[in-house]
Amino acid sequence: MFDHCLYFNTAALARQLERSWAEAYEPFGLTPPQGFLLRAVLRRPGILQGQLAELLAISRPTATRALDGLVAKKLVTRRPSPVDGRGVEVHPTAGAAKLQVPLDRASAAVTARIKRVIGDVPFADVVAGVRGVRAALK
Amino acid sequence: MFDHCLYFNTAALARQLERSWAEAYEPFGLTPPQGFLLRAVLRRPGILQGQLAELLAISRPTATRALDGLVAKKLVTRRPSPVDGRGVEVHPTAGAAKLQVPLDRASAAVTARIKRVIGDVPFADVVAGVRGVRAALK
DNA sequence: TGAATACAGTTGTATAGCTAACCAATGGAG
DNA sequence: CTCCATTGGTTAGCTATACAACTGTATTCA
Repeated sequence: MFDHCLYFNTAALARQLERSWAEAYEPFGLTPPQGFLLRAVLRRPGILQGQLAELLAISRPTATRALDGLVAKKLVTRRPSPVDGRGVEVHPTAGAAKLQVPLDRASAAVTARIKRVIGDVPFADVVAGVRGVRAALK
Repeated sequence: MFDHCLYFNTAALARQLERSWAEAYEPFGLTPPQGFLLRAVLRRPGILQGQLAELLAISRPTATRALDGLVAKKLVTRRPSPVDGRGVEVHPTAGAAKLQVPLDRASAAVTARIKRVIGDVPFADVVAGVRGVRAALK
């Protein structure tokens, strides 16, 4: 019924994909948003919360809450920025560092499986298309 | 950082698009999910809840809750199916019927605006691509 | 025909996301 | 210097979504 609606199809696909990612991150005790957040922190230790929100394209309140979850799981720590008392740096813990490789491996496996189903080229085309729309609407 | 991730880009785009739709439906006092649900009911009066969930690609609990909202706004009514005591038919109210044309007009306007920004062909390509992935992963 | 199974919807509970409003630190402009 | 506007983060409150478990109605078949 809404076959030609960009929003409808995009939102539906996002929900559908979330299941695959949830399965992949479940062994780590992480939800997909938590997993992506943690991966970002692992790649940029000390990143400021606001930059994290920007990077993940979520609002700052959402970043606050998601980080609360990772702090509770002892995977990241908050530290006031030494250069600006308002900013808060986010650092991975030692425990989180041990997850980096397996987490990235699990992530690569999800992508590989989806690519196998829909084909490498269509996958890349859709990603590029979606990213293009995001950029154009920004 | 997650530039090549289908899930990340798709979810981010869905959130971004939701804002446009929220703006468009705000004059009707409807959120985007409510608006789409109502449009579906208007086009198929008497549709069963389960069929609605399927059509909108949401779970049945989500459909239940979303319909609760529309019932509270007096836009739809529930009626036990005469042919199967388990099923529940959903009917638009007279008030909802008056919204059908303006709602569809507002919806067309959103799509038109987005198409104007990104171009008709890229729009159609991305929609087709996203729908293709949805179908392939189903 | 009665018990077991299946099915449609609802309820309970949890996560993620948003906006608006708030607090605290910064940093200019007078 | 002092005030005020700006900025980074948090809190409050709401919606959407899912899964698991429950309720009540059909259906099947022994």
